[in-house]
Amino acid sequence: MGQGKNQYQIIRTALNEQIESGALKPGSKLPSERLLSEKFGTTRITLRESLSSLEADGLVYREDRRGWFVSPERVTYDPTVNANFHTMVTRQGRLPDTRMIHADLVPATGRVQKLLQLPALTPVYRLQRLRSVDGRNVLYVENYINPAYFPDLLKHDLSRSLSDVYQEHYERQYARVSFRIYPVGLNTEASSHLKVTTGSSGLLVERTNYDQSGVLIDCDFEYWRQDAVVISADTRVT
Amino acid sequence: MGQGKNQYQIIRTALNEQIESGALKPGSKLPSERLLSEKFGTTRITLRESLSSLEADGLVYREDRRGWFVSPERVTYDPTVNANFHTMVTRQGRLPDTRMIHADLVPATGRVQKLLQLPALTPVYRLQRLRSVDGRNVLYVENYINPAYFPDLLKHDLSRSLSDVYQEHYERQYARVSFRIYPVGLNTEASSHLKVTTGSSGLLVERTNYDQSGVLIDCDFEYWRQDAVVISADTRVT
DNA sequence: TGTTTAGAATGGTATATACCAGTTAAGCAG
DNA sequence: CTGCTTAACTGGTATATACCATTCTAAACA
Repeated sequence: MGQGKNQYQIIRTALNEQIESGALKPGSKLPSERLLSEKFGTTRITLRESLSSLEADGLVYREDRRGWFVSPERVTYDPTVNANFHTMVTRQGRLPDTRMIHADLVPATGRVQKLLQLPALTPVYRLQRLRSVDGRNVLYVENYINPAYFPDLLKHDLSRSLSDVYQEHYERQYARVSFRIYPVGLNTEASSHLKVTTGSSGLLVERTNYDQSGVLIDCDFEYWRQDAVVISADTRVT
Repeated sequence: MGQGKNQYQIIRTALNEQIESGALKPGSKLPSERLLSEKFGTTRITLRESLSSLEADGLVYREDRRGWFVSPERVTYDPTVNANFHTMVTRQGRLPDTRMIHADLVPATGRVQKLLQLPALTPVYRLQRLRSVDGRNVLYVENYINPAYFPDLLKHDLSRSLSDVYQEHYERQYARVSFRIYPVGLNTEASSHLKVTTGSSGLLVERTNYDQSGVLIDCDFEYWRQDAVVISADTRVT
């Protein structure tokens, strides 16, 4: 346990202590790589080893070409407790926001078609949205929705929670959810929206959602910043 | 999407195609870094960028100082379906194994004390076990068990599932589970047992378990190889 | 005062090289 | 054939350097 003897681990430990002592506050920017490597008497490459190690632990994160920052506290995400992002984040004393990137109707293919159990090329609504906590983008979501159950969905305000729109205009609500969690490298799409380097690790939460009658109504792909979330659930064992 | 223009991404794509085409089979060893970097006309550092990227996606993995290997298919792990590793893995047509590393009685401290809601320094059983699938170590687990409910626990065979021992000798079974999933860098302990480089990313599943009477009986910390598992659950929304 | 723009700074990517530490296979002694 | 030692090989870590792409800053301008 603790400080290994390798140089990059020593530096890692030093930075770690700076963070835990509060000398570096959550959200604040670290000094530049060049300055840090000079201070620690090493090269940028080794310094970046240390930072990558801290990144893997979710203690720091980076924004593409902008620099390294101290990670804020993780948001707790419970996929089994009413699928409402805004309520969940607000309850934790944080400030949520959702930004609609794109909404359209596309033919179901590949994974979407399989998850929604539709004939090939059936048109489905696709929502691409970006969600932030305290001003930091943490989650890129793609929703795929069976239009049979939600005619004219795109006419409504989709910057809020989908579940609210479902309940208010269609009298449907999430009642059962099936989800799978993959540790992955973020793809180009997710990376660019989250402003992280392509391929940096993240968490993919793939969900399929059923309404109160057991009807499969939609699925979504949630690409989380790796350091932004802890998945939590409390369930009966079956 | 797809092949970016950077060299390491081009190499990444090339290796990826080799894997998907089946030219490199799951579990097989890749050529050495030096040989690969020569074949792709680049340096080891850049080649390692490509490999790390594939590693982040769980397509390849490495064993410390032994080399790079093609990742086998992920095991699906459902924390809500009867906590039995052997049954779960066997059902997926894979071969499970559990190896006991150490078992003892230690004072509850820190996170363990908090999770088990015990007075400080209360003695608890600690089990350290290593679990493999098809001969590959994928999971390092530490169990912490309240001895009040399981007197003389260490006298039984603990290379099998705990839940079996619980049921057979103590008439208790898992009935409710609370779990949290953190993407983390693996600590020294877990890394060494899983034979991965210290700090390489993994998944920490922290569980607290309750029996049929709602009594909090144990907690555990499961350190998974990042590429070895997909967490899956199906639950009612509450 | 607000906008444009050129230059500085920063992180991203890449080459070349070297030595260390653990693994593995070959060779040797018994 | 078995057990031990040794040497080659592999990945892990580290230094030094360079150029590119984007972001940021501050000066020049409207």
